[in-house]
Amino acid sequence: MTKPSVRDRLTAAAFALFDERGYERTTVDDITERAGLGRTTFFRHYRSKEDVIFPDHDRLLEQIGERLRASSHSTAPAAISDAVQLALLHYLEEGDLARRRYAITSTVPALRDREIASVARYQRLFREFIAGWMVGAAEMATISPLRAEIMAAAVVAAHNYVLRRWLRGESGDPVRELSEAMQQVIDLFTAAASPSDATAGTTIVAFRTGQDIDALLPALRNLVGRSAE
Amino acid sequence: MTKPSVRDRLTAAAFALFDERGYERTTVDDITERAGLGRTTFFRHYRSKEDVIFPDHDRLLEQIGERLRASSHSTAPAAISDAVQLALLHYLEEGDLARRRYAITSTVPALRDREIASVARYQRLFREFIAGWMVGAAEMATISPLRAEIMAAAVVAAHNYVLRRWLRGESGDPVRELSEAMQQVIDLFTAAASPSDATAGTTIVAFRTGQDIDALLPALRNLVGRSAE
DNA sequence: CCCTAGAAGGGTACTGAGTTCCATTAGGAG
DNA sequence: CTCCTAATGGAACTCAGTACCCTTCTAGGG
Repeated sequence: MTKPSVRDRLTAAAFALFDERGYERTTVDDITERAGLGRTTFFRHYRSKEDVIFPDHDRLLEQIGERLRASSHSTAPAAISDAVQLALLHYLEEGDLARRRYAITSTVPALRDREIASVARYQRLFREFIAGWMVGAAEMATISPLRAEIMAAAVVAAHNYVLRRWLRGESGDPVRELSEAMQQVIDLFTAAASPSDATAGTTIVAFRTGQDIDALLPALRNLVGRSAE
Repeated sequence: MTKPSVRDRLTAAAFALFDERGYERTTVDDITERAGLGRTTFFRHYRSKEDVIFPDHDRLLEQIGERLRASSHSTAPAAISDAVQLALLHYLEEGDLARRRYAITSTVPALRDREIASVARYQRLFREFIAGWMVGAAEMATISPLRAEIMAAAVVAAHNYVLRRWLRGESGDPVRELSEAMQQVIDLFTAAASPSDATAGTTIVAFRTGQDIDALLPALRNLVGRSAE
Protein backbone atom coordinates (compact mmCIF):
# COMPACT_ATOMS: atom_id res chain seq x y z
CA MET A 1 0.00 0.00 0.00
CA THR A 2 1.74 3.09 -1.28
CA LYS A 3 1.38 6.44 0.40
CA PRO A 4 -1.44 8.45 -1.14
CA SER A 5 -0.28 11.51 -3.04
CA VAL A 6 -0.43 14.93 -1.46
CA ARG A 7 -3.12 15.92 -3.87
CA ASP A 8 -5.29 13.00 -2.92
CA ARG A 9 -4.82 13.63 0.76
CA LEU A 10 -6.09 17.16 0.22
CA THR A 11 -9.17 16.11 -1.70
CA ALA A 12 -9.95 13.38 0.80
CA ALA A 13 -9.68 15.79 3.71
CA ALA A 14 -11.71 18.40 1.87
CA PHE A 15 -14.58 16.10 0.96
CA ALA A 16 -14.65 14.63 4.45
CA LEU A 17 -14.92 18.08 5.99
CA PHE A 18 -17.47 19.25 3.46
CA ASP A 19 -19.60 16.29 4.41
CA GLU A 20 -19.20 16.96 8.10
CA ARG A 21 -19.64 20.72 8.32
CA GLY A 22 -20.64 21.82 4.87
CA TYR A 23 -18.60 23.69 2.30
CA GLU A 24 -18.92 27.16 3.65
CA ARG A 25 -18.10 26.26 7.23
CA THR A 26 -14.88 24.62 6.13
CA THR A 27 -11.85 26.86 5.74
CA VAL A 28 -8.77 26.08 3.75
CA ASP A 29 -6.89 25.98 7.01
CA ASP A 30 -9.22 23.27 8.24
CA ILE A 31 -8.50 21.21 5.16
CA THR A 32 -4.75 21.52 5.33
CA GLU A 33 -4.77 20.81 9.04
CA ARG A 34 -6.77 17.63 8.55
CA ALA A 35 -4.48 16.60 5.71
CA GLY A 36 -1.44 17.39 7.82
CA LEU A 37 -0.09 19.77 5.21
CA GLY A 38 0.70 23.44 4.91
CA ARG A 39 -1.64 26.07 3.62
CA THR A 40 0.73 27.03 0.84
CA THR A 41 0.73 23.48 -0.41
CA PHE A 42 -2.98 23.58 -0.83
CA PHE A 43 -2.87 26.54 -3.16
CA ARG A 44 -0.02 25.00 -5.06
CA HIS A 45 -2.22 22.07 -5.99
CA TYR A 46 -5.53 23.88 -6.39
CA ARG A 47 -6.02 27.38 -7.61
CA SER A 48 -8.87 27.93 -5.21
CA LYS A 49 -11.04 26.27 -2.63
CA GLU A 50 -13.62 25.59 -5.31
CA ASP A 51 -11.08 23.77 -7.42
CA VAL A 52 -10.86 20.93 -4.93
CA ILE A 53 -14.36 19.98 -5.95
CA PHE A 54 -13.85 20.35 -9.69
CA PRO A 55 -10.46 18.75 -10.04
CA ASP A 56 -9.87 17.87 -13.66
CA HIS A 57 -12.56 19.79 -15.37
CA ASP A 58 -10.01 21.51 -17.51
CA ARG A 59 -8.62 18.24 -18.71
CA LEU A 60 -12.03 16.98 -19.72
CA LEU A 61 -12.65 20.20 -21.58
CA GLU A 62 -9.47 19.70 -23.53
CA GLN A 63 -10.28 16.08 -24.26
CA ILE A 64 -13.64 17.04 -25.67
CA GLY A 65 -12.10 19.75 -27.76
CA GLU A 66 -9.58 17.31 -29.16
CA ARG A 67 -12.23 14.74 -29.87
CA LEU A 68 -14.27 17.26 -31.80
CA ARG A 69 -11.28 18.49 -33.73
CA ALA A 70 -10.12 14.98 -34.48
CA SER A 71 -13.42 13.70 -35.80
CA SER A 72 -14.38 16.66 -37.89
CA HIS A 73 -13.87 14.58 -40.99
CA SER A 74 -16.48 11.99 -40.08
CA THR A 75 -20.15 12.86 -40.06
CA ALA A 76 -20.86 15.75 -37.76
CA PRO A 77 -23.79 14.40 -35.73
CA ALA A 78 -21.76 11.30 -34.93
CA ALA A 79 -18.85 13.45 -33.83
CA ILE A 80 -21.10 15.40 -31.51
CA SER A 81 -22.67 12.32 -29.99
CA ASP A 82 -19.22 10.91 -29.54
CA ALA A 83 -17.87 13.91 -27.72
CA VAL A 84 -20.93 14.20 -25.51
CA GLN A 85 -20.64 10.57 -24.59
CA LEU A 86 -17.02 11.15 -23.68
CA ALA A 87 -18.16 13.74 -21.17
CA LEU A 88 -20.80 11.49 -19.68
CA LEU A 89 -18.38 8.59 -19.37
CA HIS A 90 -15.97 10.82 -17.54
CA TYR A 91 -18.53 11.35 -14.81
CA LEU A 92 -19.63 7.75 -14.79
CA GLU A 93 -16.05 6.68 -14.16
CA GLU A 94 -15.84 9.02 -11.22
CA GLY A 95 -18.76 7.11 -9.77
CA ASP A 96 -19.47 7.96 -6.18
CA LEU A 97 -17.21 10.99 -6.21
CA ALA A 98 -19.34 12.62 -8.88
CA ARG A 99 -22.43 12.04 -6.77
CA ARG A 100 -20.85 13.50 -3.67
CA ARG A 101 -19.86 16.52 -5.66
CA TYR A 102 -23.39 16.84 -6.94
CA ALA A 103 -24.72 16.73 -3.40
CA ILE A 104 -22.43 19.58 -2.43
CA THR A 105 -22.87 21.73 -5.51
CA SER A 106 -26.63 21.42 -5.27
CA THR A 107 -26.69 23.15 -1.95
CA VAL A 108 -23.97 25.77 -2.30
CA PRO A 109 -24.92 28.61 -4.66
CA ALA A 110 -21.34 29.63 -5.37
CA LEU A 111 -20.46 26.14 -6.52
CA ARG A 112 -23.64 25.82 -8.47
CA ASP A 113 -22.73 28.96 -10.40
CA ARG A 114 -19.27 27.71 -11.00
CA GLU A 115 -20.56 24.45 -12.39
CA ILE A 116 -22.90 26.29 -14.70
CA ALA A 117 -20.05 28.42 -15.93
CA SER A 118 -18.03 25.37 -16.83
CA VAL A 119 -20.99 23.91 -18.67
CA ALA A 120 -21.03 27.08 -20.71
CA ARG A 121 -17.47 26.35 -21.75
CA TYR A 122 -18.50 22.98 -23.11
CA GLN A 123 -21.33 24.65 -24.92
CA ARG A 124 -18.88 27.01 -26.51
CA LEU A 125 -16.80 24.14 -27.82
CA PHE A 126 -19.83 22.58 -29.41
CA ARG A 127 -21.02 25.86 -30.83
CA GLU A 128 -17.70 26.47 -32.51
CA PHE A 129 -17.59 22.99 -33.87
CA ILE A 130 -21.12 23.18 -35.23
CA ALA A 131 -20.66 26.64 -36.66
CA GLY A 132 -17.52 25.65 -38.50
CA TRP A 133 -18.66 22.36 -39.76
CA MET A 134 -18.72 21.80 -43.50
CA VAL A 135 -21.58 19.43 -43.63
CA GLY A 136 -20.93 15.90 -44.81
CA ALA A 137 -22.49 13.94 -47.61
CA ALA A 138 -26.18 14.33 -46.91
CA GLU A 139 -26.51 18.00 -46.08
CA MET A 140 -24.64 20.81 -47.72
CA ALA A 141 -25.78 24.12 -46.32
CA THR A 142 -23.57 26.14 -43.99
CA ILE A 143 -25.12 26.43 -40.55
CA SER A 144 -26.17 29.93 -39.58
CA PRO A 145 -24.55 31.27 -36.40
CA LEU A 146 -27.90 31.43 -34.67
CA ARG A 147 -28.67 27.87 -35.58
CA ALA A 148 -25.29 26.75 -34.30
CA GLU A 149 -25.92 28.57 -31.04
CA ILE A 150 -29.28 26.92 -30.59
CA MET A 151 -28.04 23.50 -31.53
CA ALA A 152 -25.10 23.67 -29.15
CA ALA A 153 -27.46 24.71 -26.38
CA ALA A 154 -29.71 21.77 -27.17
CA VAL A 155 -26.81 19.35 -27.16
CA VAL A 156 -25.50 20.31 -23.74
CA ALA A 157 -29.03 20.56 -22.36
CA ALA A 158 -29.64 16.97 -23.38
CA HIS A 159 -26.35 15.87 -21.88
CA ASN A 160 -26.98 17.64 -18.61
CA TYR A 161 -30.45 16.25 -18.38
CA VAL A 162 -29.20 12.70 -18.59
CA LEU A 163 -26.22 13.37 -16.37
CA ARG A 164 -28.35 14.89 -13.63
CA ARG A 165 -30.76 12.00 -13.78
CA TRP A 166 -27.88 9.64 -13.23
CA LEU A 167 -26.42 11.77 -10.45
CA ARG A 168 -29.75 11.63 -8.66
CA GLY A 169 -29.85 7.88 -9.10
CA GLU A 170 -32.81 8.03 -11.44
CA SER A 171 -31.10 6.39 -14.36
CA GLY A 172 -30.01 2.79 -14.65
CA ASP A 173 -28.50 3.02 -18.10
CA PRO A 174 -27.33 6.59 -18.66
CA VAL A 175 -25.28 5.79 -21.75
CA ARG A 176 -28.34 4.46 -23.47
CA GLU A 177 -30.45 7.38 -22.28
CA LEU A 178 -27.86 9.77 -23.60
CA SER A 179 -27.76 8.24 -27.03
CA GLU A 180 -31.54 8.39 -27.19
CA ALA A 181 -31.55 11.97 -26.05
CA MET A 182 -28.89 12.87 -28.58
CA GLN A 183 -30.84 11.16 -31.30
CA GLN A 184 -33.79 13.32 -30.35
CA VAL A 185 -31.69 16.45 -30.62
CA ILE A 186 -30.25 15.45 -33.96
CA ASP A 187 -33.66 14.57 -35.30
CA LEU A 188 -34.89 17.95 -34.23
CA PHE A 189 -32.35 19.72 -36.35
CA THR A 190 -32.00 17.46 -39.33
CA ALA A 191 -35.77 17.20 -39.64
CA ALA A 192 -36.15 20.95 -39.66
CA ALA A 193 -33.32 21.45 -42.11
CA SER A 194 -34.94 19.34 -44.78
CA PRO A 195 -38.63 18.80 -44.10
CA SER A 196 -38.92 15.62 -46.12
CA ASP A 197 -36.14 13.97 -44.16
CA ALA A 198 -37.23 11.78 -41.31
CA THR A 199 -35.15 10.08 -38.66
CA ALA A 200 -33.33 7.38 -40.53
CA GLY A 201 -33.68 8.31 -44.18
CA THR A 202 -36.37 9.57 -46.44
CA THR A 203 -40.07 9.27 -45.97
CA ILE A 204 -42.20 9.46 -49.09
CA VAL A 205 -45.92 9.11 -49.05
CA ALA A 206 -47.59 8.41 -52.35
CA PHE A 207 -51.25 7.80 -52.77
CA ARG A 208 -53.72 7.67 -55.59
CA THR A 209 -57.41 8.18 -55.42
CA GLY A 210 -60.38 8.75 -57.61
CA GLN A 211 -62.15 10.87 -54.99
CA ASP A 212 -62.59 14.59 -55.28
CA ILE A 213 -60.20 16.71 -53.16
CA ASP A 214 -63.10 18.17 -51.15
CA ALA A 215 -64.23 14.74 -50.18
CA LEU A 216 -60.76 13.98 -48.80
CA LEU A 217 -60.42 17.06 -46.62
CA PRO A 218 -62.20 15.80 -43.49
CA ALA A 219 -60.02 12.72 -43.42
CA LEU A 220 -56.87 14.76 -43.91
CA ARG A 221 -57.81 17.12 -41.11
CA ASN A 222 -58.35 14.22 -38.86
CA LEU A 223 -54.93 12.85 -39.71
CA VAL A 224 -53.13 16.10 -38.97
CA GLY A 225 -54.99 16.70 -35.73
CA ARG A 226 -53.88 13.44 -34.20
CA SER A 227 -50.23 13.68 -35.00
CA ALA A 228 -48.82 14.96 -31.71
CA GLU A 229 -45.61 13.58 -30.10
CA MET B 1 -31.79 69.05 -10.29
CA THR B 2 -32.38 66.75 -7.38
CA LYS B 3 -29.52 65.10 -5.57
CA PRO B 4 -28.77 61.68 -7.08
CA SER B 5 -29.55 58.80 -4.78
CA VAL B 6 -26.82 57.11 -2.81
CA ARG B 7 -27.24 54.03 -4.90
CA ASP B 8 -26.76 55.92 -8.12
CA ARG B 9 -23.71 57.70 -6.80
CA LEU B 10 -22.19 54.33 -6.04
CA THR B 11 -22.87 52.87 -9.46
CA ALA B 12 -21.61 55.98 -11.18
CA ALA B 13 -18.38 55.96 -9.19
CA ALA B 14 -17.97 52.25 -9.74
CA PHE B 15 -18.43 52.35 -13.50
CA ALA B 16 -16.15 55.35 -13.81
CA LEU B 17 -13.40 53.57 -11.92
CA PHE B 18 -13.91 50.33 -13.81
CA ASP B 19 -13.45 52.24 -17.03
CA GLU B 20 -10.34 53.96 -15.74
CA ARG B 21 -8.46 51.13 -14.06
CA GLY B 22 -10.42 48.01 -14.83
CA TYR B 23 -12.61 45.97 -12.54
CA GLU B 24 -9.96 44.03 -10.69
CA ARG B 25 -7.76 46.99 -9.97
CA THR B 26 -10.64 48.82 -8.36
CA THR B 27 -11.31 48.10 -4.71
CA VAL B 28 -14.55 48.71 -2.90
CA ASP B 29 -12.72 51.34 -0.87
CA ASP B 30 -11.85 53.14 -4.08
CA ILE B 31 -15.48 53.21 -5.06
CA THR B 32 -16.79 54.48 -1.77
CA GLU B 33 -14.08 57.07 -1.58
CA ARG B 34 -14.93 58.40 -5.02
CA ALA B 35 -18.61 58.42 -4.14
CA GLY B 36 -17.88 60.16 -0.86
CA LEU B 37 -19.57 57.45 1.14
CA GLY B 38 -18.64 54.85 3.71
CA ARG B 39 -17.64 51.33 2.99
CA THR B 40 -20.51 49.93 5.02
CA THR B 41 -22.97 51.86 2.94
CA PHE B 42 -21.71 50.15 -0.18
CA PHE B 43 -22.43 46.70 1.14
CA ARG B 44 -25.80 47.80 2.38
CA HIS B 45 -26.82 48.67 -1.17
CA TYR B 46 -25.04 45.88 -2.97
CA ARG B 47 -24.43 42.42 -1.70
CA SER B 48 -21.06 42.29 -3.38
CA LYS B 49 -18.72 44.17 -5.65
CA GLU B 50 -20.11 42.20 -8.58
CA ASP B 51 -23.62 43.33 -7.79
CA VAL B 52 -22.82 46.89 -8.75
CA ILE B 53 -22.58 45.72 -12.32
CA PHE B 54 -25.72 43.59 -12.29
CA PRO B 55 -28.04 45.90 -10.42
CA ASP B 56 -31.61 44.81 -10.99
CA HIS B 57 -31.14 41.40 -12.43
CA ASP B 58 -33.29 39.92 -9.72
CA ARG B 59 -36.12 42.23 -10.54
CA LEU B 60 -36.04 41.31 -14.21
CA LEU B 61 -36.03 37.66 -13.27
CA GLU B 62 -39.16 38.17 -11.21
CA GLN B 63 -40.83 40.14 -13.97
CA ILE B 64 -40.24 37.37 -16.44
CA GLY B 65 -41.53 34.81 -14.01
CA GLU B 66 -44.68 36.82 -13.50
CA ARG B 67 -45.15 37.32 -17.19
CA LEU B 68 -44.91 33.61 -17.79
CA ARG B 69 -47.26 32.78 -14.96
CA ALA B 70 -49.73 35.43 -16.05
CA SER B 71 -49.93 34.39 -19.68
CA SER B 72 -50.08 30.67 -19.17
CA HIS B 73 -53.67 30.70 -20.39
CA SER B 74 -52.85 32.12 -23.80
CA THR B 75 -50.96 30.05 -26.35
CA ALA B 76 -47.67 28.92 -24.98
CA PRO B 77 -45.31 29.89 -27.80
CA ALA B 78 -46.68 33.40 -27.71
CA ALA B 79 -46.16 33.55 -23.97
CA ILE B 80 -42.55 32.51 -24.38
CA SER B 81 -41.86 35.01 -27.13
CA ASP B 82 -43.49 37.63 -25.00
CA ALA B 83 -41.38 36.94 -21.95
CA VAL B 84 -38.18 36.75 -23.96
CA GLN B 85 -38.97 40.07 -25.56
CA LEU B 86 -39.50 41.54 -22.12
CA ALA B 87 -35.95 40.56 -21.24
CA LEU B 88 -34.51 42.00 -24.42
CA LEU B 89 -36.40 45.27 -23.98
CA HIS B 90 -35.02 45.55 -20.48
CA TYR B 91 -31.51 45.68 -21.86
CA LEU B 92 -32.44 47.93 -24.74
CA GLU B 93 -33.84 50.44 -22.28
CA GLU B 94 -30.61 50.42 -20.35
CA GLY B 95 -28.95 51.48 -23.58
CA ASP B 96 -25.37 52.56 -23.12
CA LEU B 97 -25.16 51.17 -19.61
CA ALA B 98 -25.82 47.67 -20.91
CA ARG B 99 -23.05 48.06 -23.43
CA ARG B 100 -20.58 49.31 -20.85
CA ARG B 101 -21.44 46.35 -18.69
CA TYR B 102 -20.88 44.06 -21.64
CA ALA B 103 -17.47 45.58 -22.24
CA ILE B 104 -16.51 44.90 -18.64
CA THR B 105 -18.00 41.43 -18.31
CA SER B 106 -16.36 40.35 -21.56
CA THR B 107 -12.92 40.88 -20.13
CA VAL B 108 -13.30 39.79 -16.52
CA PRO B 109 -13.73 36.02 -16.14
CA ALA B 110 -15.39 36.24 -12.74
CA LEU B 111 -18.08 38.54 -14.10
CA ARG B 112 -18.49 36.46 -17.19
CA ASP B 113 -19.22 33.43 -15.06
CA ARG B 114 -21.64 35.36 -12.96
CA GLU B 115 -23.53 36.51 -16.02
CA ILE B 116 -23.72 32.97 -17.30
CA ALA B 117 -25.09 31.84 -13.97
CA SER B 118 -27.87 34.37 -14.11
CA VAL B 119 -28.72 33.30 -17.63
CA ALA B 120 -29.13 29.81 -16.26
CA ARG B 121 -31.74 31.14 -13.86
CA TYR B 122 -33.75 32.50 -16.78
CA GLN B 123 -33.44 29.18 -18.48
CA ARG B 124 -34.82 27.52 -15.42
CA LEU B 125 -37.89 29.74 -15.49
CA PHE B 126 -38.55 28.84 -19.08
CA ARG B 127 -37.94 25.18 -18.49
CA GLU B 128 -40.45 25.08 -15.68
CA PHE B 129 -42.99 26.97 -17.72
CA ILE B 130 -42.57 24.72 -20.72
CA ALA B 131 -42.59 21.53 -18.68
CA GLY B 132 -45.77 22.51 -16.93
CA TRP B 133 -47.59 23.82 -19.88
CA MET B 134 -50.90 22.25 -20.80
CA VAL B 135 -50.79 22.83 -24.47
CA GLY B 136 -53.39 25.04 -26.08
CA ALA B 137 -55.76 24.30 -28.90
CA ALA B 138 -53.50 22.87 -31.57
CA GLU B 139 -51.25 20.50 -29.69
CA MET B 140 -52.28 18.29 -26.82
CA ALA B 141 -49.35 16.18 -25.74
CA THR B 142 -47.59 16.82 -22.47
CA ILE B 143 -44.00 17.86 -23.06
CA SER B 144 -41.41 15.39 -21.86
CA PRO B 145 -38.95 16.77 -19.29
CA LEU B 146 -36.08 16.30 -21.69
CA ARG B 147 -37.89 18.12 -24.41
CA ALA B 148 -38.67 20.97 -22.05
CA GLU B 149 -35.03 21.17 -21.07
CA ILE B 150 -33.90 21.32 -24.66
CA MET B 151 -36.51 23.82 -25.67
CA ALA B 152 -35.72 26.14 -22.79
CA ALA B 153 -32.06 25.97 -23.72
CA ALA B 154 -32.91 26.84 -27.31
CA VAL B 155 -35.04 29.77 -26.23
CA VAL B 156 -32.41 31.44 -24.12
CA ALA B 157 -29.72 30.64 -26.66
CA ALA B 158 -31.72 32.50 -29.28
CA HIS B 159 -32.28 35.41 -26.93
CA ASN B 160 -28.63 35.65 -25.97
CA TYR B 161 -27.55 35.45 -29.55
CA VAL B 162 -29.63 38.45 -30.51
CA LEU B 163 -28.78 40.34 -27.33
CA ARG B 164 -25.06 39.89 -27.81
CA ARG B 165 -25.32 41.01 -31.40
CA TRP B 166 -26.99 44.18 -30.24
CA LEU B 167 -24.49 44.70 -27.45
CA ARG B 168 -21.69 44.50 -29.98
CA GLY B 169 -23.46 47.00 -32.19
CA GLU B 170 -24.11 44.46 -34.91
CA SER B 171 -27.85 44.73 -34.85
CA GLY B 172 -29.95 47.66 -35.98
CA ASP B 173 -33.32 46.17 -35.14
CA PRO B 174 -32.86 43.68 -32.32
CA VAL B 175 -36.57 43.37 -31.56
CA ARG B 176 -37.21 42.21 -35.06
CA GLU B 177 -34.24 39.89 -35.01
CA LEU B 178 -35.45 38.41 -31.79
CA SER B 179 -38.90 37.68 -33.08
CA GLU B 180 -37.40 36.03 -36.14
CA ALA B 181 -35.05 33.99 -34.00
CA MET B 182 -37.89 32.97 -31.71
CA GLN B 183 -39.96 31.97 -34.69
CA GLN B 184 -37.12 29.77 -35.78
CA VAL B 185 -37.00 28.12 -32.38
CA ILE B 186 -40.72 27.58 -32.26
CA ASP B 187 -40.75 26.17 -35.77
CA LEU B 188 -38.04 23.80 -34.76
CA PHE B 189 -40.16 22.30 -32.05
CA THR B 190 -43.62 22.46 -33.47
CA ALA B 191 -42.37 21.05 -36.75
CA ALA B 192 -40.75 18.13 -35.03
CA ALA B 193 -43.77 17.49 -32.85
CA SER B 194 -46.07 17.00 -35.81
CA PRO B 195 -44.14 16.31 -39.00
CA SER B 196 -46.86 17.48 -41.35
CA ASP B 197 -46.95 20.92 -39.74
CA ALA B 198 -44.94 23.59 -41.44
CA THR B 199 -44.14 27.12 -40.39
CA ALA B 200 -47.43 28.90 -40.64
CA GLY B 201 -50.02 26.15 -40.69
CA THR B 202 -50.44 22.88 -42.47
CA THR B 203 -48.77 21.80 -45.66
CA ILE B 204 -50.51 19.11 -47.66
CA VAL B 205 -49.24 17.84 -50.94
CA ALA B 206 -51.66 15.90 -53.07
CA PHE B 207 -50.89 14.59 -56.50
CA ARG B 208 -52.33 12.13 -58.91
CA THR B 209 -50.59 10.33 -61.67
CA GLY B 210 -51.03 7.52 -64.07
CA GLN B 211 -47.32 6.69 -64.09
CA ASP B 212 -45.88 3.65 -62.42
CA ILE B 213 -44.16 4.26 -59.03
CA ASP B 214 -40.80 3.11 -60.40
CA ALA B 215 -40.96 5.69 -63.10
CA LEU B 216 -41.45 8.42 -60.50
CA LEU B 217 -38.54 7.52 -58.27
CA PRO B 218 -35.78 9.45 -60.08
CA ALA B 219 -37.82 12.62 -59.97
CA LEU B 220 -38.59 12.14 -56.28
CA ARG B 221 -34.96 11.57 -55.45
CA ASN B 222 -34.07 14.72 -57.24
CA LEU B 223 -36.64 16.64 -55.23
CA VAL B 224 -35.40 15.40 -51.88
CA GLY B 225 -31.76 15.95 -52.72
CA ARG B 226 -32.25 19.64 -53.28
CA SER B 227 -34.23 20.41 -50.19
CA ALA B 228 -31.53 21.77 -47.87
CA GLU B 229 -32.05 24.90 -45.74
C1' DC C 1 31.32 10.46 -1.35
C1' DC C 2 30.43 15.21 -1.76
C1' DC C 3 28.27 19.11 -3.86
C1' DT C 4 24.82 21.27 -6.09
C1' DA C 5 20.54 22.24 -8.40
C1' DG C 6 15.91 21.88 -8.41
C1' DA C 7 11.58 20.22 -6.99
C1' DA C 8 8.26 20.03 -3.22
C1' DG C 9 6.63 21.41 1.08
C1' DG C 10 6.22 25.06 4.82
C1' DG C 11 5.77 29.69 7.09
C1' DT C 12 4.80 34.66 7.34
C1' DA C 13 2.82 38.65 6.04
C1' DC C 14 0.01 41.15 3.09
C1' DT C 15 -4.34 42.66 0.23
C1' DG C 16 -9.07 42.85 -0.30
C1' DA C 17 -14.00 41.07 -0.03
C1' DG C 18 -17.54 40.44 2.98
C1' DT C 19 -19.58 40.37 7.93
C1' DT C 20 -20.63 41.99 12.59
C1' DC C 21 -21.45 45.20 15.86
C1' DC C 22 -21.77 49.57 17.60
C1' DA C 23 -21.92 54.69 17.27
C1' DT C 24 -23.80 58.73 15.02
C1' DT C 25 -26.96 61.58 12.72
C1' DA C 26 -31.18 63.15 10.44
C1' DG C 27 -36.09 63.34 10.12
C1' DG C 28 -40.64 62.67 11.43
C1' DA C 29 -44.39 61.69 15.00
C1' DG C 30 -46.04 62.69 19.30
C1' DC D 1 -38.31 68.95 22.87
C1' DT D 2 -38.13 64.02 22.91
C1' DC D 3 -38.40 59.60 21.24
C1' DC D 4 -38.22 56.40 17.55
C1' DT D 5 -36.49 54.76 13.32
C1' DA D 6 -33.90 54.53 9.26
C1' DA D 7 -29.81 55.46 7.05
C1' DT D 8 -24.85 56.28 7.31
C1' DG D 9 -20.21 55.69 9.22
C1' DG D 10 -16.48 53.23 11.33
C1' DA D 11 -13.65 49.71 13.71
C1' DA D 12 -12.50 45.07 14.02
C1' DC D 13 -12.85 40.60 12.46
C1' DT D 14 -12.70 36.18 9.16
C1' DC D 15 -11.16 34.11 5.30
C1' DA D 16 -9.55 33.44 0.37
C1' DG D 17 -5.87 34.24 -2.37
C1' DT D 18 -0.99 36.10 -3.37
C1' DA D 19 3.98 37.13 -2.76
C1' DC D 20 8.16 36.03 -0.92
C1' DC D 21 11.40 33.51 1.34
C1' DC D 22 13.06 29.46 3.87
C1' DT D 23 13.85 24.41 4.58
C1' DT D 24 14.28 19.73 3.12
C1' DC D 25 14.84 16.00 0.26
C1' DT D 26 16.57 13.88 -3.69
C1' DA D 27 18.98 13.02 -8.06
C1' DG D 28 22.87 13.30 -10.60
C1' DG D 29 27.51 14.96 -11.98
C1' DG D 30 32.01 15.49 -10.49
